[in-house]
This record gives sequence, C-alpha cells and structure tokens, in this order.
Amino acid sequence: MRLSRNKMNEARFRDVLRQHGLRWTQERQEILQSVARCPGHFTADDLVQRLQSEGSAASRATVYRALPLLVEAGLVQPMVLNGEVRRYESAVSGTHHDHLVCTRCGAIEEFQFEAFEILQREVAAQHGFRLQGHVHELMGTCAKCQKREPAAPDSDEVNNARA
Amino acid sequence: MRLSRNKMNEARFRDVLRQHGLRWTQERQEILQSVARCPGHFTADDLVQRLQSEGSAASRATVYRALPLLVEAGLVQPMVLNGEVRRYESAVSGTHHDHLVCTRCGAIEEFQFEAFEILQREVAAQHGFRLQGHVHELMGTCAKCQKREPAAPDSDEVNNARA
DNA sequence: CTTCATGCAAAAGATTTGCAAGTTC
DNA sequence: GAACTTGCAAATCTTTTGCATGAAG
Repeated sequence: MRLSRNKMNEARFRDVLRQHGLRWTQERQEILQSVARCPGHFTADDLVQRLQSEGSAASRATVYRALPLLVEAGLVQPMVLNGEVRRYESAVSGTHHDHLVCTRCGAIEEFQFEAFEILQREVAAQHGFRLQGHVHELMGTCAKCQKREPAAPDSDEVNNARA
Repeated sequence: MRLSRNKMNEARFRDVLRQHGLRWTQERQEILQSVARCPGHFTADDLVQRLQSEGSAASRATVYRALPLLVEAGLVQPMVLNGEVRRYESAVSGTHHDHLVCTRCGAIEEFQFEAFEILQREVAAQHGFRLQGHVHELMGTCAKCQKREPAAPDSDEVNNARA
C-alpha cells in the first residue's frame, strides 16, 4: 500500500496523457512527484518554486501546462478561496478532505465525511459520468467571527435561509 | 414569496455591508438586482456588460469590489471550470443546483440533491460555522467523451479509485 | 524521423489600486 | 462634516502563447 500508491498515481496520470496523445516526460514526472509530496495547499507559483528548489528543470510554463492534466487525472484539486481559485491541493498526499472557509477572516477548517463521497459517486453514475475529482467548499462565518461581530438585529430571519 | 424574496436578498446583502461598516449605495443595489435577474452563469465581465446595457452607472471596479461581498452574503456562488474560477452563478435567481463538469469537453450538467444540502448544514453546525454558501463541483468524464476515447487497457484498476 | 514538449520572453487577460470628486450617514 | 464610494487609468499579477531547440515514441 506504500509503493503501489505511487504507481497508481503515475498510472492515472499516464492514462490521461495517453488519452490526449501526450507524452510521459521527465518534467511531468517531477511535477507529479512534487505534488505527491506536497503536504498542504499550494499555488501554481508555490509549485514552481518547490520544483526549483528541488532542482527540477520544469519551468513555470510547464507547470501551468501540467496542472489541468493533474486535475483531470484527479490527482490535484482546485480550491476556492474568497471566490477565487488560486490554490490547489494534492489529492494524493495524505488523506482526503474538503474545506470550510470563513469568508470573514479566511480561516480554513477541514472536514471529512464519507457520506458525501458516496453520494457524489451516485450522482456521477446517474449522469453517466466517470468521476475524477471534485471541489467541495463550504463558505460561512466561523465561530470566532460570529462572536466578534454579532449579527445585526434583523439578521436571524435571513441567516436561516438556504445555504 | 415573490417580493419577500427580493427583500430577503437585499437584507442579506445589507447585513454583510453593515457588518463591515460599508454603505448601501445605488451602485451596489443595481449590482444586486442585476445578479438576481441573471439566469445562468456569468463572468465578472459579463456582469459589467449587463449593467452597462441596463443603464447602470456601476463601473468595472465597483463590480469587482462588490463580488466578494455578494459571495460572502451567499447571494452569488463561485464556479470552478477547468480548475479556475472565472465564473459565478446567482444563488438567488432560479433554483439551486450544483455542477458536473466534463474535464474533457467542458460540458456542464446540473444536479440537485437535497441530501447534500442537509449534510452540509450538519457539517457546518459541527464546526460552529454559520453557513453562507458553498461550491460543489464534480469533475469527471461525461458519457460522450467516454465513448469517444475509450479508456486504455490498464485503466480500469485506476479508475475505480477514490474520486 | 515525426510529433510533441520545453524554456524563454513577450503577450494577453484579469483583478487591484491610487486618487480626486461625489455620496451616505 | 467625517468616512466611505466611485470611476478612471495605471499598475499588478497570473496565466497563456509563439517559436526555436531538444526529447519521446
């Protein structure tokens, strides 16, 4: 379960490449490996710098060209922060989780809930999709911020509306 | 249930503004209204143009300044397409739904599944968050693309891994 | 050898910001 | 009146591309 995990990621990536008629190169391998070792969230630029410091030759352009393929392979997940994706997360290092993001202070909490995964597979199946990954971020106000700025008088009726 | 919906959106927006010590202006009102009337997905630029053609004075900068507030108010949802958010969706016009995005051809299908909403509220509650909105996109290969480019020989073992 | 990949530097977009003038509270 | 907004244009940032050269199949 240790080495086979690496092999499986590589197989997934190579599979996507093959399907697009693209090639398995040194650079793409290095990028995959770097991502797999990446512990937390990262930006495209983070990844570029990581690779540089790891002595990889992969350039910025190559990283940008590889990212969508990694997403397609389900090896990397885009993340949404204040309404922008400028961040990704390795879907292959560590355990899987999704995020709760505080729109007030930016705090991020992770959650893991098997039921979501199951339902997602079901939805995909219903639509004939082969599932590769997902983005699932809940946005709200964290406990601290709720205390810090108590809601205005008339806000209750508003806040229990659909989310 | 017709007018009160509008009022509720306005209340939510004003609430967020108040919490930030910001003001309720003509422009922000026009932006909110335009968003509420927006039927489908839109980019920041779409919104700018919509407003222009509607005769609103709200400028590009103002729109960009308002969008995060609308997201915070849960009135607009960011959308993820090929790993980027360049698109939003009104969370207040029409019914609520999430998306299945084909990473091969870009096709978008919508799905609606009450169970997700319920679980999301539960997760938020567990973490003490007041839920304002969410991003939930499933990425995969649509049925057409699966036929078009049949998976490579060894891909099965790979494709039933976690998504 | 034919096709695809890469790096580089330039280009294109998208988003943000400084500022002076106009609004809201 | 004080504090916040706005539009504009300039400034930033991020991401994409064209091209010549170097690999992969």
